[in-house]
Amino acid sequence: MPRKSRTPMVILGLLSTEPMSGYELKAAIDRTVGHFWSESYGQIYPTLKRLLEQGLLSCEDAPTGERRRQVYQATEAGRAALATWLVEPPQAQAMRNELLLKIFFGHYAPPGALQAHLGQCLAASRRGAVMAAGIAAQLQAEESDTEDLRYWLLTLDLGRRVAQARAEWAEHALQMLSEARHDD
Amino acid sequence: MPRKSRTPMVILGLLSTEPMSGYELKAAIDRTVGHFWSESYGQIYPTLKRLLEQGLLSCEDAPTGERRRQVYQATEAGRAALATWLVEPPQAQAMRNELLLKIFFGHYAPPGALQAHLGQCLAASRRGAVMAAGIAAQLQAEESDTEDLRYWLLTLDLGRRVAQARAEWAEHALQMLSEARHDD
DNA sequence: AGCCTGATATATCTACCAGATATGTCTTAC
DNA sequence: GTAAGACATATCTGGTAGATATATCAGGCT
Repeated sequence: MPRKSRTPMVILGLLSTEPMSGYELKAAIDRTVGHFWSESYGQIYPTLKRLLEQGLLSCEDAPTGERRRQVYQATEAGRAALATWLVEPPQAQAMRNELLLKIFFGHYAPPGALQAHLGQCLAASRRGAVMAAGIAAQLQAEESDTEDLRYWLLTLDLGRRVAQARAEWAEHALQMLSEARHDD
Repeated sequence: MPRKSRTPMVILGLLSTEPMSGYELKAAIDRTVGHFWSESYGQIYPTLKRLLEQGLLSCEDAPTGERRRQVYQATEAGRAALATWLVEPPQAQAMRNELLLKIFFGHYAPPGALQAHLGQCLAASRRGAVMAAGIAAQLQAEESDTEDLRYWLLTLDLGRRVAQARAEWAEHALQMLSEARHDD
C-alpha cells in the first residue's frame, strides 16, 4: 500500500473547495477527515511542492504582515487527477490494532491488565459513538445546503456504527474475562 | 506511534509458545493475528537479530539438509519484556480508511463510482463476518484445551462484529445514494 | 514598555513500516 | 531430470508518524 501515496489526494480534495496554507490544511485534515485519516507536516509540505511542480496546484503569496504565507488551491488538472483516483477501487489497508494484539497474548499478561485496557476501550468507544452522532446532528442543522453533506454524514455514520460495535464487544469481553476468573 | 516499534512484541509473543524460524514466524503472524496485525520480512529479520543481541531470544541452528535454518525462541527475559509491554495501555492507532476518504470527496466522483466501491465493501464485509465466525467455530471444536483459546476467540469476535457493522453500513449507504439519485 | 504564552507558518529529521525483490535450497510432480 | 512451488534469509525503496527547529505574530499580564 505505501507503494502509492494518497497524501496528494487528500490535499487535492480539500484544496478543491477552498484555498489554504499548509498549516491550515493540516488543521482542516484533523478537523474534517481526522476520524479516519491523518497527515503530518512531514508529508504535507513536500507534497504541496510536488503538486505545484506538476501543475495540479496553484500557489499565491498571501502574507499576514511580515509572516510569510502561501495559499494553495487545486487547478483544473488537479480536480481531474482527484476524479481519476476516486474511480479506482480503494486499497484494503493493513490495519494494526494494538489492543487486539495484547488480548491475543493475554495469557502472558498479569491479572487485571486486559480488564484495564478493555475498560479504556469501552469508555473511548462510547464517547466516540456519541461524538459521531453529535457532529452529524450539528452538520445537519448548520449546513443543510452543502452538496457534500450526504457524503460527510455517511463517513460519520460508519464511525458511529463501528464505535458502537466496539463498545458492545468490549462489554462482552469484560464480562467474559470476569467469568473466566471464577473458574481458576 | 512509530516512536516505539511493536514488532518485537509480536515476535516475542509467538516465540513464547514455540520455537520458529523467521520464515515460519511470518507465516504464523499471517495465520494467527493476520486479521489485525501484519509484519514483513524487512521487519522480522533485523528484529530477530536485535532481540538475540539483547538476550530476549535464544537461537539454535536447525538446518534442513544443506538449507540453513535458524530457529529462535523467547528467553525468560523475553517473556518478561512481553509481560511488561502487555501492561502498558495500548496506543490508539491512526487508522487510515481509503474507502471513507473516497466517500468524503464523493461529490467530485463520477456517477456510479462510489456505488461500485460500496458494493465491493459490502461483499468483503459479509465474507469477513462469515469467515470470522467460521474460524471461531473451528477453533472451539479443535483446541478446546488451549489456555489461549478464550483470548483468540475475543479477537475473532471483534472482527466479526466490526465486519457486521460495516456490512450494515454499506447497505445503508447504497440505499441512501440510490435515493439521492432520484432527487437530481 | 517589556515579557510570556500560544497560535500561525514552513521545513526537516528520525525511526518505523509495507511491499517488492534478490538469492539460494529443497521437495514434489510430471 | 527438470520445472514449479515451498522454504529460508536478506535487503532496498519509498511511504508514513511524530517530534523538533525556526521564526512571526496576537493577546494578556506586569
